[in-house]
Amino acid sequence: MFLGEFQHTLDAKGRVSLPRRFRDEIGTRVVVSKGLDTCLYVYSAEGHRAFLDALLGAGDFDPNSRAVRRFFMAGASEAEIDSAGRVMVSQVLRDFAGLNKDVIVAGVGDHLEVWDAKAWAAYENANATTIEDAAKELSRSGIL
Amino acid sequence: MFLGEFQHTLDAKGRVSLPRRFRDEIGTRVVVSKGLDTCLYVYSAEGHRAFLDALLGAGDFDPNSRAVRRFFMAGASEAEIDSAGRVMVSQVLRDFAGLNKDVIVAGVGDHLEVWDAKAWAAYENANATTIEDAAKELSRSGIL
DNA sequence: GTTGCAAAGTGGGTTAGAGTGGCATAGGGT
DNA sequence: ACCCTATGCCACTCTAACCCACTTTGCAAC
Repeated sequence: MFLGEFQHTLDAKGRVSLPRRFRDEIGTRVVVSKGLDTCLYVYSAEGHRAFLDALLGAGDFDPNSRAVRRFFMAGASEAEIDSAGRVMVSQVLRDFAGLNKDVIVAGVGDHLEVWDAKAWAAYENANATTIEDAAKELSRSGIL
Repeated sequence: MFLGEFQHTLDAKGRVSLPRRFRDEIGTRVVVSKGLDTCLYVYSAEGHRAFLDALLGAGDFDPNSRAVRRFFMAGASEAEIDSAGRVMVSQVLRDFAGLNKDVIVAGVGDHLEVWDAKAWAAYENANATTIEDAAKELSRSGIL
C-alpha cells in the first residue's frame, strides 16, 4: 500500500528518483503510464497487469472504451529503476503531465502518481471543498 | 478506545510525543493522515487499514472519488514511534494542520487527533454554543 | 510538610543513508 | 569517424533516525 507525498526533482536528463520507502514494494521493473487529471501513474510490473485486466473487463466495442484503452496502453512504457532509484520519463510523458523541475511523487494505494508541483498545489486547492462534501456524504452513510 | 485531551509540543525537528496512556493501544507502527477540520488523524496500522477499507468502497473513475483517495492516501504517511514515544510529522502535514510549537493531542475513539493549540481553542469556542443544537440535530435524525 | 525517586516529556548531538547533480563511458545514428 | 544521447557510476549535501541527557511532574515514603 503506497501512502505519502514527497517533493522530488526531475533532473536535466528527465529522470525522477522514487522515494526510498516505495522501492521495495514497487520493485525494479515498473510501468509509467498516462494518468487521469494531468499526472502520471507508476505501477509495479504486476500491479500494471492487474490494472489492465480491470480495464479490459469493460468490453471492447464501445467507442469510449476503445479510447480509454488507447489512452492507457499507448500512453504506457516500461522502465527499469536505476541503481540510484530513478526512473527515466520520456519526453512525451513529461509533456503530457507538464512536468518541470519540481515534481510531487505521491502514493495512492496501488500505484504512485507523479505531478508537476504547481499542478499538484492547484489540484489540492481546487478540491478542498470537494473533500468536505465527500466527507459529509460519507458520514451520512456511517463510514466516518 | 482513545479518550482525553493533552497539551504537547512539536519540537524543532517536527516530532510530537504521544501521551503515554495511548501508546500500548496504538502500538509502535502508526499512520499519520490529513484529517477533516484542519487537524491530523493518527491511527494504529490496523486501524488505518480499516479506515481505508471503509473509504474505498467507491470506484476509481469518478473525479470526486479520486480527489478523496488522493486526500486520504497521499495525505497519509506511515511512521514508527521512536524510543521516546514520538512520531515524526512531515513538513507537508505540519503545514496542512498549521501546527506551531504548542499542539493538542486528543483521543477521539478509534483514532487520535493532533491540533495546533490555538486552532483547537478557536474550534472549541466556535462550537461551544452550537453543541446543544448539533446534539439536537443528531437526535432528530436518530443518530444519538 | 518535606524530601526522594521514578517516569514522562523535551531537547540536542551524532551518524548513516537518501536524494541530487555531475562525470564518464558505451552505444547508436548520421 | 564523429557526435549526440543514454545509462551507469560516483561524490557531495542534507535530512531524519537513533541515542543519550536534562527537566519537570507526580507519587510515595518518611
